[in-house]
Amino acid sequence: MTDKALQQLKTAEIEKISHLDYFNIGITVDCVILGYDEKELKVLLIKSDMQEFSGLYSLLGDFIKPDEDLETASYRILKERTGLDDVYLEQVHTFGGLNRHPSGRVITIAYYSLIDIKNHKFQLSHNELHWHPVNEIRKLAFDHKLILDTCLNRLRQQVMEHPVIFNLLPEKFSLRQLQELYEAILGVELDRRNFRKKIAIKDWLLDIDEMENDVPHRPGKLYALKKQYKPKGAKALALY
Amino acid sequence: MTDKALQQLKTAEIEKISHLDYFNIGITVDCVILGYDEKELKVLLIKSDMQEFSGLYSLLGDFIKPDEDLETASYRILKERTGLDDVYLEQVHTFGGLNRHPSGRVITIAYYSLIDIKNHKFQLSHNELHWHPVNEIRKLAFDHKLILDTCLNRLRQQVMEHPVIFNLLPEKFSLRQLQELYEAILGVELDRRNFRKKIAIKDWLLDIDEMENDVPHRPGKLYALKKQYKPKGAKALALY
DNA sequence: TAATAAATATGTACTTACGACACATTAATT
DNA sequence: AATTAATGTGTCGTAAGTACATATTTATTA
Repeated sequence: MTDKALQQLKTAEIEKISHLDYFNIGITVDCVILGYDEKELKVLLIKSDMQEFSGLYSLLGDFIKPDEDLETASYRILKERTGLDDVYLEQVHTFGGLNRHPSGRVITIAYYSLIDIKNHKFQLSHNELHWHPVNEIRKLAFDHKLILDTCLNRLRQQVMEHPVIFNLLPEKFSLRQLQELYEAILGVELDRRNFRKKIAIKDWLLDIDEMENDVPHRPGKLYALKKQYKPKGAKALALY
Repeated sequence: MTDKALQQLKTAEIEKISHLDYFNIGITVDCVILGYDEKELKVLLIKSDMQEFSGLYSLLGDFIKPDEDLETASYRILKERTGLDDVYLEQVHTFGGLNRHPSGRVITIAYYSLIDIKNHKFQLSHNELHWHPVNEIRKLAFDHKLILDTCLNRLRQQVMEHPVIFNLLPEKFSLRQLQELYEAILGVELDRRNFRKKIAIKDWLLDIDEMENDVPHRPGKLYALKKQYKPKGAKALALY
């Protein structure tokens, strides 16, 4: 076989692909996995393995497989990295800039997830995987800082309307903990007394039953999210 | 060259692509182009040219080109189909189900756009392109009904917080027209008097200056959106 | 153990927003 | 000129948002 024949064949193959509008575009899913610990909102990052971004961290992502849809891919990533599969996950935005990725055109669909760091059921998959306080992040690999910020903005919207925030807390928590979490996410200080009232109004938020008073982190009653609002799984949000 | 050699070469070519995680996945952009006319919210649809969906309509979409980003692609579609390029356009959601498209895997990023049908600057590009009242749409090609509904839900959210709705109206309009538009989008009836107050509170909405009373469709003053809130172009939303 | 400090639980008053509804005014119709 | 239909404006009760005060409980410390 001559070089020319080889070239022709290659060209034909590529043309066939091009003709079908199948371009060489990679599709990835990036997950902004958020947790809450020590009064700080944190995001799970991995050391970038690309030379161009040595020293920088990046979000957890992967190319989607030909036989999995977007949700499946994002759940797979979450499962692979944290061991968790029963958590809140929501698509936020798709980033398709031309030069996002140094080795070629890659379009990424961004999801975010909220998990309780203290939950001992999950295990990080990788030594290079660490929690970073979102407020201290200045730069990330690729356009991941933009993706992170976009997801944080979406979270700030959601938090006012839906009980997604409880995914970040253990099952039982004090009002103080909840308020501090809101303050961390929204970046504002809230009045204790008014916060209590506002949260009470959103009756979907709290179960203010008396509970056994076992080992509270701080003085005060403990609370829990009402069962009917349990925000577990991907479909949780759609219900409200 | 034997068939076997040919097959090997093809396999090698495909493997090379696979190895780079460049799968045969098509990327499209679908635009939900909404207009408002005769007290109805309408969407621009085209007769599907696929046999599988003969008789059905579909949204306006196209494969993205290798050298254009997502926004560029959606603006190109809008420009090609309507002649307009100075309009509101927002990404809503990305649909990546496995069997959305009969001829292969296609992931689509959905955008929506709001345009004033009465604006005489735009021209439909195609005979098979028509406005359809959204309330009368029962079925569309592909998963386009789902995409349409998703965009409508997003619009209903946006409408309460941002002055995007004014893209659907001519520059001058009466309060009655505006109220009818809200009613059409939200699917509810509103009280005239309360609507006036609610709209007045959102001072970003209206310019309640006295204007020349030239040929109003109905009795009553005419209004316009304040200039600083003029929702022209893609970046309009981000400002608020 | 009792006093003190710190955090929590609850309450009051004022302002603003919302929803139901009444009445007056203007423009088109007859 | 009278009628009709639409618009412009106002009131009131209820609910929610905000600022701020006081009492109770828990933890600390003398």
